[in-house]
Amino acid sequence: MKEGGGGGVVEGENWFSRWEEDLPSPEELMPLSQSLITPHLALAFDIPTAAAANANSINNYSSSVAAAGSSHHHPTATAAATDFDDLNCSGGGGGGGDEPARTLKRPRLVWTPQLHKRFVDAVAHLGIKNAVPKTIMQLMSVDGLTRENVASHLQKYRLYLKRMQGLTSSSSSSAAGSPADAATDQLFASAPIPHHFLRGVGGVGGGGGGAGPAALPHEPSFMPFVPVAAALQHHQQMVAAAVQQQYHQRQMGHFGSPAAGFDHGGFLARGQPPQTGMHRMGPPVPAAAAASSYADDLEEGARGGAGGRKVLTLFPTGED
DNA sequence: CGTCCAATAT
DNA sequence: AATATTGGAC
Repeated sequence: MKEGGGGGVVEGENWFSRWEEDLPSPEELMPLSQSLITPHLALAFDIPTAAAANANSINNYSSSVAAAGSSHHHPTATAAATDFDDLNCSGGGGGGGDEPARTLKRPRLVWTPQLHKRFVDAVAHLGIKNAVPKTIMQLMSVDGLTRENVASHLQKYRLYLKRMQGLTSSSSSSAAGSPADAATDQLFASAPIPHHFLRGVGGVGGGGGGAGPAALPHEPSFMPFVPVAAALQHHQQMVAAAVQQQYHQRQMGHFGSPAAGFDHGGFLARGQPPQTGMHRMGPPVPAAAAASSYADDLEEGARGGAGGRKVLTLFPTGED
């Protein structure tokens, strides 16, 4: 295997078929300033690490929770974590008493353009009325993705849509009042906005609805119902999820994929070069998600070195 | 109860 | 700024 080392340039249509070859050695992944400590250690608690080292360790999350609607997370108080087997990597010796750090928090999910694309497709195909976190999550079929993750992203996405509504005409969709907005919206800009997304988000009415501002007076019949679920289960199982580790934080981990052909979660780390694009990484996109037939992704470069952000990306199975 | 949503915190 | 977490409403 050849490893360019610096590269990070992923190319080829089906780069994922050889993603593991691209995996840099662990040492390569770690920028010089970071020290490694045992996974458990780092994960178990917040390590003060006053000493200087930001301990970064990688752990595996098995996500059994995500899709299973029946699963319950503990709503109560502090720990909402879905703990799971830690990656007890040491095959030889260790055995024993490892403690699965309970009360562990998941690493921050990073919404990659691909993930977002999946998100948008799901919403689009669901129709606004059914596009609620739980449903979206299920349709996305991304392993390890939680309802909370989706909810949070959805909230932001709605804000984005509203912002867009305010802007009529004038330049292309990228028109932004302030530079800040432009920067902010890059992620969202990477995905086409399905026609009827404008105005009309918010009150869903069914099932929970909370204090929605105002529901739609009437409900336009757009898309019937697409049994997308079935299709999704079939095909698309490769969406990239990413985990970000704040240099500041001491918790870390990565989503694992328990099923499918890969038994080891793969991860690819490093900031993304501005232009190094991965091309066409999206799955074949079967009929199910075919709504948007645009060329997709565009990667955004990491900005400023201020926060040396390491991004781990890996590929969940997508089991539901 | 479970979920949604908006607000708030990190 | 981008996510996570919390709290109130159904």
